[in-house]
Amino acid sequence: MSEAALAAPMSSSALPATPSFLPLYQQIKALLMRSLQAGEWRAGEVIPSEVELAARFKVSQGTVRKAIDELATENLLVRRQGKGTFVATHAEEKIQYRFLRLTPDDATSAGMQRRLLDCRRMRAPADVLRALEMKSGEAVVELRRLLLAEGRPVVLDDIWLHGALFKGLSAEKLAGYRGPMYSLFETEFGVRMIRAEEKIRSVAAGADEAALLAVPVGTPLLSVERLSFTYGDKPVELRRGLYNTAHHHYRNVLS
Amino acid sequence: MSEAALAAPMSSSALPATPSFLPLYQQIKALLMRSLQAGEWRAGEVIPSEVELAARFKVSQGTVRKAIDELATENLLVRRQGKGTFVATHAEEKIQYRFLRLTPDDATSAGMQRRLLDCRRMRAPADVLRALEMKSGEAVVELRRLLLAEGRPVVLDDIWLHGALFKGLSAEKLAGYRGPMYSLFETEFGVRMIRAEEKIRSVAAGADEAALLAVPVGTPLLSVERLSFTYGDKPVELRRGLYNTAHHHYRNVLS
DNA sequence: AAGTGGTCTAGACCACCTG
DNA sequence: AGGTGGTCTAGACCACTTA
Repeated sequence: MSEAALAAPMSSSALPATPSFLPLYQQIKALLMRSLQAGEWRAGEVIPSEVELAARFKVSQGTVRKAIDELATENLLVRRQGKGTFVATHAEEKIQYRFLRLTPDDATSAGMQRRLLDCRRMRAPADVLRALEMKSGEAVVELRRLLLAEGRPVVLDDIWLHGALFKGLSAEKLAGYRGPMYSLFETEFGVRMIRAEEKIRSVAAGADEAALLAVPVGTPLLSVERLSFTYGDKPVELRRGLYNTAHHHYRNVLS
Repeated sequence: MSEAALAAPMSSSALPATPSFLPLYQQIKALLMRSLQAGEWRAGEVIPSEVELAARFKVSQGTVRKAIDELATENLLVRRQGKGTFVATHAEEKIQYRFLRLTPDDATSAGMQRRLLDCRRMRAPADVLRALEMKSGEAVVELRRLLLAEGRPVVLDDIWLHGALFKGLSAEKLAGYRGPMYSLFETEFGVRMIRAEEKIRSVAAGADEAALLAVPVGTPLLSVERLSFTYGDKPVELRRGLYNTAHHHYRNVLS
């Protein structure tokens, strides 16, 4: 297909009209992303091999490879030599709590326990509505939960989920699930969090929060507001966390 | 050089004995990194073209390209189509304050003013010594400064610099310099910060800090401890910042 | 042995920048 | 026009995994 493709990349047959005039590998990347979004392959599954994809898209293996490279560095895919390329998942034992940057000061590290405090369906408050880009009147699922380290509460999370995408989410379902919440979201609702933005500030504990975190009122807490996105940069979760940083810290790497 | 290289990559002539048995492009990458560290090309300068490097190292352009790709994604190099590949610098107008993640809540954004409060040379305190991997008794330069947004103090930084690397750093030199501190470090001392780790917690303002930041004692502040590294993962700067997050927040992106 | 991703090459052409 | 990085191809071989 060389000459045709070079003259007018992605021109006539074989491929749907993506924006075009993008580099070939970008178009392949977009097509792969679309397949991921459409659920053609599920979280944790293998995707077709590079040569197979090259044949499907009628391009060389190197071009497919470059597309997959980018998706891998964006953590949408995971390469495993000799085995294949897999759809990234939050369920991986090793990479659990991918989005939680809180670390114990002395790296005893023993994982955290969860305690669900509240779970209800409701009309979205105005600010949540705006953050999740929802239409006025639409429903959200509201959660409140604690994370505990060695029995002591460290994180208080208030969570709002796009209602339409999380139909049937209940306290029972959450309680009966081992492993990270984002993993449940993948398997039960087919919603995969691929990116998030956090805004962090320092605040004083109010009465409620102080009681739940077992600290005096006015204790300085880390306020972490997280907006999480699925495919297509669609925001689907807003989370307001209060972290007790007496024996933990939020770690970050700059480069 | 094809057959020889394939049989025993980086074998005899032309190339110093790097670890070897690493992929060729990783060896090239290491060599480029060494040249950067040695100061063969300075911050902001062009490095030789891909074809030239390919000739020097006796490998194909594609291999050099892959090495440069990695260095570019690690922000050590910057590619500019048609012009060449450049050594990354903190002086770039656009990418100024690369390591400062503080953002105004309403994106008025006007850059921040600096005010140097203190600058002295001293024996390193124990914790600073340990963080900078220095020998007991070695000297550090200690700085204290404020960052102000629209005239109001927002950040109070205490900074310790590896003394041996920053000989001759003085209050005058700092005061008379426009542009980010890290840029001065590059041009005056040849020390380039390429990576940093931050530990963030929430603390209450003490008496001194409250006065300097013009907030009541006990105000919740963001404590940001940053350890910055040059080439070879050598730590050269420790920084303890206190951020007033009343009208600013620390932003972070997770992926 | 066969299949997968990973490395390396050589050569073509494109897009951008500078003299 | 000539140089630079950017894209794409085709084919060879390596390293790892599974059966």
